[in-house]
Amino acid sequence: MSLLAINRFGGEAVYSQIARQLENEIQRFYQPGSYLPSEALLAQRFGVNRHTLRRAIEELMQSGLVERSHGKGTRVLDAPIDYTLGQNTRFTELLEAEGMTAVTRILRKLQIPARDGVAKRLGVPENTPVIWLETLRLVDERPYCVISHFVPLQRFPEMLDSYTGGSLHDFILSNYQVSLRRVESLVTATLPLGDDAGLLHMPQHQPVLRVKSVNVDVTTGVPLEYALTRFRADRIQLRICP
Amino acid sequence: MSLLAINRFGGEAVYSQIARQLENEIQRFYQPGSYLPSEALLAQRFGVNRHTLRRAIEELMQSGLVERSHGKGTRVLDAPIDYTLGQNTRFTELLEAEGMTAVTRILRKLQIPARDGVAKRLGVPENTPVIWLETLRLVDERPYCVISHFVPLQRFPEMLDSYTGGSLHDFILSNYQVSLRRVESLVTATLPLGDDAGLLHMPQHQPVLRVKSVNVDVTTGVPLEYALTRFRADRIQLRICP
DNA sequence: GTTATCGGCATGTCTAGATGAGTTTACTTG
DNA sequence: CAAGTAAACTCATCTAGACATGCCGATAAC
Repeated sequence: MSLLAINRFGGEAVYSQIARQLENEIQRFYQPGSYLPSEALLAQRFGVNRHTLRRAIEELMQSGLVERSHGKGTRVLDAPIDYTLGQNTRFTELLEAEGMTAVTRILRKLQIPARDGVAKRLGVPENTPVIWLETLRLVDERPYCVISHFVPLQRFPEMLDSYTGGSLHDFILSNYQVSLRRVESLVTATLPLGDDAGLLHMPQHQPVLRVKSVNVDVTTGVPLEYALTRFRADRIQLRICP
Repeated sequence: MSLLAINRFGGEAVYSQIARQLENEIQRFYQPGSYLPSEALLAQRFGVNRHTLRRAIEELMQSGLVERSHGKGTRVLDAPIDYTLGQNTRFTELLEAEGMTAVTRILRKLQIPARDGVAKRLGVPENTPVIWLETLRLVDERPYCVISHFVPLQRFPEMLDSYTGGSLHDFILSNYQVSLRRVESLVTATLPLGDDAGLLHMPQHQPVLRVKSVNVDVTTGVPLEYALTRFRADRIQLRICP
């Protein structure tokens, strides 16, 4: 274990040094899901007041490393998930490969006319009816992303009624015998809009990664799904391999 | 002016009530850029301890409403920009486009020992001397991204003195006859840290895209550069074509 | 066996005060 | 008048202590 020397005169705030030290220890010695020692204990160990220690832990919470719960303790969170963007990478598979369970919750299922962005990306005329499917994905009970899917209604007429959860791509594959392939992704970041912060259980001031992607029929190349995904930026890391 | 009644027994935290009250007053009576009364004054006005009032102001900072500066005061910020989808998507740029007509300004050029993250990605032992090059890129006078480059000192001994700007990859190519190839990128988003907000001329509460990338010698596959880029998220959109 | 209660321990909130450090203002001095 | 300096004002950090509130397991009552 490295020295836990807190330098009180070096200019750097004590709580900041403690935060760094704790971050280090967490990444080395703690399993996700395990609990930190209590604030009182940690304060004693570092030789600081409990308030100072709490300030340090607040830093760790900001960076999404730990989570406090009243009466229980401070829990170490999972490391951000590595999401490899490729042609066939699918969220569900990716997580199940890591031994995590992904749950998809349907938030909205509507028929709407395609506006410019959606119409353009799906390659259909404006006002063509499309299905707007809004889903929330959770991994081990914790929300990871909100996705707005847009698919042409004509192509998947029964989806409005019969899709009730699970992998959308699997649903399309088994009901329509069509495989999808990702052709392009646009990535940017914003602060969460609308209900996203609430749905993702995150503060309004922390950013989300927005990924726009178009999926085409793997055989014909026709665009069949346009998806706009908002990931909690502190829980996801996109890996791009050229 | 509305009543400023703080209910100390209603279950809601005092700081939270004050935050709400202040938010209300700010939106009604304060111009962006103006300063709030000092913490001591506000604490007196609400009849609470200064720490409690500071906690309330922290809430306001979290929601990006105000900004504190040491010694000056607490300033009301501009209303958050409404991110309309597609408004800024004209800035679409390829991540690969290194040779843009961008101006590169060198912020720092130092020799440091490689710490764990840098050492691991460059495949060198810890504390190996590396060059830490911090650059700011501007397009049309507007700051675009800040990049921290790390290259092994031993491999590029003269770079500390002779690199004075322009494309780093071109510099390496013409001085060392080595072409670089990007092997992987990790993308996430955070709020700007350190001086980044100031350098990028953006508010603290708007996110940056962080891209970690490793560049290797195109012939040998040896990692030669590790770069951590922070893009203004409102000016960039990464396009990923699998 | 099941339920209720209670105590110990965790985090959450609030107060009080001291000191440090950056910024601005006003005054003093040359 | 100008420059330098000191005071006053700002936020920043740290300490100390008190009490509230939520969680959980152990024990007691049913």
